[in-house]
Parts: sequence; structure tokens; C-alpha cells
Amino acid sequence: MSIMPLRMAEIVSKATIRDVARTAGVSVGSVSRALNGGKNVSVRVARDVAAAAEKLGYQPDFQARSLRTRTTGMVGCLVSDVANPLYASIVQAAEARLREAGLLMVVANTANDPARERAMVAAFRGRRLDGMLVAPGSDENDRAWRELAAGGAPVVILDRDVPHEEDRPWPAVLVDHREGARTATRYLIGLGHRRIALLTPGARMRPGRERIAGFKAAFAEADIDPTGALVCLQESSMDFAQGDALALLRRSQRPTAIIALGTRILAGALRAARDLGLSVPRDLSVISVGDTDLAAVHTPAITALRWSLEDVGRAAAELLLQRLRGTGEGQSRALLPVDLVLRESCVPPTAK
Amino acid sequence: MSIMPLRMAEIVSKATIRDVARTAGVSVGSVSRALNGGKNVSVRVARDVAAAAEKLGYQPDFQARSLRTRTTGMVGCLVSDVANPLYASIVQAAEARLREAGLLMVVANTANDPARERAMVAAFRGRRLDGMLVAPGSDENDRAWRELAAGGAPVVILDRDVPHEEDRPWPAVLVDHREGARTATRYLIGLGHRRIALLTPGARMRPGRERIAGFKAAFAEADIDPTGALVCLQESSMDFAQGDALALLRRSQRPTAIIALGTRILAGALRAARDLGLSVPRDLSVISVGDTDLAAVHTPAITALRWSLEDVGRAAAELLLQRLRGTGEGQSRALLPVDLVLRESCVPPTAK
DNA sequence: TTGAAAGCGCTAACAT
DNA sequence: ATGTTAGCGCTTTCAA
Repeated sequence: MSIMPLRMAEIVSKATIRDVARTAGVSVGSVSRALNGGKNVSVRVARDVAAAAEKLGYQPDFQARSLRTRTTGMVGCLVSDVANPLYASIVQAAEARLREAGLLMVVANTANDPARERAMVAAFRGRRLDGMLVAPGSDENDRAWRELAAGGAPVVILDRDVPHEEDRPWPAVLVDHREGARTATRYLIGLGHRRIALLTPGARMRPGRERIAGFKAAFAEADIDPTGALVCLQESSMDFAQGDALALLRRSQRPTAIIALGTRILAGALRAARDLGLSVPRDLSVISVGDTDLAAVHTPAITALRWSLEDVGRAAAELLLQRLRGTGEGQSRALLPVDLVLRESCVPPTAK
Repeated sequence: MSIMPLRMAEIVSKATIRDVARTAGVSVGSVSRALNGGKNVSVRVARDVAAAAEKLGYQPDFQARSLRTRTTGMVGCLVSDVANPLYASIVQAAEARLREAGLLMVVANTANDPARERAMVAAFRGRRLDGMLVAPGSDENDRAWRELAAGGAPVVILDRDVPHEEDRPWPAVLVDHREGARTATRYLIGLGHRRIALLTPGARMRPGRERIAGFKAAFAEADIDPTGALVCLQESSMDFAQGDALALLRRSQRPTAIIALGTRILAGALRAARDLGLSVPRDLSVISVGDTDLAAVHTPAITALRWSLEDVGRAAAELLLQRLRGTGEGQSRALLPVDLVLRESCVPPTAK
């Protein structure tokens, strides 16, 4: 078709360290030293090398360097789905911190598929990534985690409990979902609620397990009849949630309050309430686990449990950087707090 | 917890291709051939090599391979913010397609900062990534795009107009925002609306520009007084949007319909309407540009313009793969459609 | 302080 | 079909 100025082709031609050496009139070794450590280089050489590099538009080849140094300047990030706002924010924050440190981040989605998890762990190993941030789709995938450990590269786990060797827990960033759920439940109990439903996508992973534990703990410590504590497991799809919520709210002894985990379940619950003509909060108090746009903007605004996804990502990156630098084996696990954001969706249950 | 065998340390020791060769009793060349092409290898050698590789737990070193083949099996993805649901879904879909093809994806957030864009383009080049998916934060960053072109690696642009050389437009995946906005506006005009406000975060980038153009086109073709077409530029923060929307709705001649771009602006507009006691859709019709959870779940459900972010990501990956394989310079630009999802938030304006 | 040279692990050209 | 060998671009001893 059309012709592109040929200058471009020249620019493309990559100058190597040898070219720089020749241009500067020194040896490749000197160029390497000048460009890197700066140790044992005379000012004259430093100047000439810098000039030559500039002139040639020299850009070192990380691939080649990696082969020698055995570091790639890249870390992997393995999550089930970066499109999930939960992970998206974590990934974003982690990338920001890693970039500051000069590292690139490789992401891969596993869709919670164990086979894919293993494949990606292998791919990361093969690429010799310097480290990994991992949020397993399930805590059981022994083969993958063994591979992971065998890789030798530092790993930080994101809000999961992965089986580990005796007294050698994985470095991890955890969120205190248990305490969060307990606070929320305690709050509802304090308002006078006795029949409270916890709608959760499952107890397969740490967050769900911890929340259920916190939920039950609140009932236990209040020393009230725990039969009102309804734990409802369900798929996280909105339609499912809506159906389940409908069934739940149609019961003769329907709950007076709902704790909904995640945007889609919250949406399903709100729709179900609407469909049944139940008014929030008059007929039904609602707490969202996770402070999403929907919770904040809904009318009435929904009281929500909130924790900082940015902090999770940043802390994970920080932990990983620590390991990569080998500085202080110190703190290897972080536990982040969860807050209850009070809004308009919770009131005492109407006498009945 | 569980106990993991200590043999782990042994597994870490990485076997090289030489080890495999020695174990299999063949030359390194044969091993390479056996493991890769499979061309010119006897069954015996193939078998022995496979056995040896298996036995040693051999994993080829991509770094070293890259140095020879000049390909890294990785592509870069440059967006302003992966935590933005818009980009998150695109990234997700693109990664899925690329992984199928055996490629890893490196992501970087630019926060729309031109300096960072340049830095990341340079970093990607230095790492010799095979290709790049890029959504520039602004169309003007000439130096970065020149660098990009000079890199020689295939690039696909995501929904942006990046200046290009004469008749050599960048390969790109574009969304037909113009037609979408036109359809939405036409729909409102058809319902009888004459004062319609378009709340947009700006015209700096292609999507905003195209939408404004479509909006205006609808008025032009309807041959009605275009003074009712209110284009309101604003920051995309919700608070700003809410303030601006408030001011807008307080006007004596307030618009009877609003087209809101993005979740945050939609949220701001809905809040503003609520604060003023305006009922949607009775007092104010609303169309959301972008079909978010909020739009779908809100009561009343918000009519929305929708396009497939997954398609954007997938198409971009596909285009890039085409280039990487050098197969068919064929189609290098894709234009994706936008649909209007009719819901409950638009009715004819009440006579006044 | 500098240069020469030996690889890092792999692929591909060449020779057999 | 197989083995041998020369690098890919860089870092890093080791001498000088």
C-alpha cells in the first residue's frame, strides 16, 4: 500500500552494548559498568558512554540481562478474574506499588479452574518471574501450590488460606472478614433483630468461611436464640440470588434483616424485596458486605462493610518487595481491618 | 496444618537442556528439536527425550529461548486504570484470548499521565514484548506514539484516535459511540423531549467526542431547535457530577431528559434528582451510557446504551494475534456496535 | 580502572 | 536424522 518513511526502519534497528562500546571507544565491560553500578568507572568513560548511548538511542535488552542475572524484573499476579471489581482494585494498587519499584506485572485469570491455575504457575515459573501474587480459586489445589513453593520465587497469598508446611505459613495479606461480619451482626442484634439471614456465595474460600464464623460468633456472644441465624449458601449470580432471596422472604417467619455478600447478591436481594413490596428499611434491614457504588447510591443508601482493596494490593506488593530484596524476613502476614459504614438501610424491626 | 515433603528443595534445582540431553543420551540439538518442532526426530529419540525431561522435571527457560528467537511470548497492555470496570473487562477478555494463544499479558496503569505512558512504552520495548494493546489517556502524546511505532512491535489501539502517518491508521478496535449517542438522543426526541442534557466527562478522547457528535447529529437530523441540546462537560467524579447536575436541574428551563456518561455521573445525576424531589421518569427521563449494575438494578431500571467490553478485548487480542502471526494484513480496524437497552427510565415529558 | 573472555540456556545453521 | 557449534546481548570474573 503506501510507503512509510524509511527513517523508521533505522530507528527500529536496536543498538547493542557493543555498538555503544565501539562508539565510545571503550570495552563492553566498561559500558556495562558505566550504565549499571557506576562502580569502578572513570568520569571520562562514564561521560563517553553516556554520550554514545544517548546518540545511538541505546536501550538495554532486559531479556539478555535476565539470562545472566536470573531476574526478570517481572512479577506474576494470579486471580480468578480481573474484571471482578474486587480483584481489579487489588491488581491496580499492587501494580502501582510494583511499578514504583521498577517491576512489571503479568496478570492471568484462572476462572477458579485448578488446571488453569497449575498451567499459569508453570508458565510463570518458565518465564522465571521474580515473584507472584496469588489469590487461589480454592484452597485445595495441592499440586499447584506445591509447584508454587517448588518454584523458589517468593509468593504472597491474597486473602486465602493455602495449606502450608508446619509452622511455615505462606506470606499473605488477609482481611479481617470475621471481625467485620461479627460487628455487622452485633449491630443488627443490637437494633433488636433476631432473625437475620447471611446470604453468601459459599464457604469454600477464606472470606466466606470467616464471615460465617463471625456471624455465628455474634449470635453466640449475645446469648440469644441462635436459630434465627440463617446462613444461606448460593451461587453468586444475581438471578440466583434474587430467586433465593425471594424464597427466603416469602417464609412465614421471614428474616427481618439481611446481610448480603457482594454486589450481585445485594442487587438480587433488593430486587426480591421490591418484588414482594417490602420496604427497606421499614420491613427489612439490609447490610452490604463490600461497599459498592450500588450500596452507596441506592435509595435508601445501604449500610455496608468496607475494607480497603487498595490496601490489600499495596500491602501485598510491599510484602513481596521485601522478600525480593531479602530485607527483613520480618512481618510476613498482614491482617487488614473492616469497617461498618452506617447509612440508612438498618432500623429496629417493626413489632410483629 | 498439613505437612509438605522436604524434597521440595531438590525440585527447585532447575534442569537445563544439557542435563536432559545427557540423561537421554542424545545431543542438545536433538532435545531442542524433539521438544519443539518435532521435525526431524526419530521416535526413539523423541521417546527418550520425553522420558528424560519428565524424569528431571525439565522446564525450558523462556528467557534463554527469547534471547535466540527474539520473541517473548508476552504482550503488554497499557490502560489508564485497570480498576475502572470499563478497562477491567477489556483486559479480562483480551487476556483470555491471548492465553489461549499461549501468550502472557503484562499490564500497566498510566493514570493518563503522558510521562508514565512514555515510560511504560519504553519498559515494554526494553522487555521486548511481542506486541501491545494500548488505550492512551489522551490522543496527544506524540513522543510516546512515535516511540511506539518505532518499537517495531505490533500495536492495537483501544477505542482511541491516535495521530498516524498518512493513510496508515493504527490497527484499532473502536466502539460506535457516535451511532449509540445518536440512537439514544433520537429516541428521546421521538418521545417528545426537546431539552436534553448530555453529561459527559469531556471531549478530550474519542468516546466523548463521538458521543457529542452523535448527540448533535440527532438534533440536526430531527430538524428541531437545537438550543435544547445541552452538552455539559465535567469531571467524572460523582461529587462533581452531582453538583453540576443539581445546578442543571435547578434551571428555570431545566432539561426534561438527561444522558449520563458512566456510573459515577449516572449516580450523581440520580442523587441530584432525588435531592430536588424530581421523580424518574415522571419528571426526568434518564439514559445511562454504559450498562452498569447500577443502571440495571436501580428502581426504576435505567434505560442504557450498551456495548460489549468483552468483544472489545477479544477483538483487540485477535487483531494483535493476526499481526503477530503475520497472517493476512486484512482487516485492521474493527467497529463495534452499541445497543440501546430499553427499560423504565424514559417517558414522554409531562406537558408544561 | 580497564579489557578480554567465559558463559547464562537456548535455537538454528551447518556438517555429518 | 543427528551431533557440533556459533552465537543471541548481557554481566562478571579474571588479568593486566
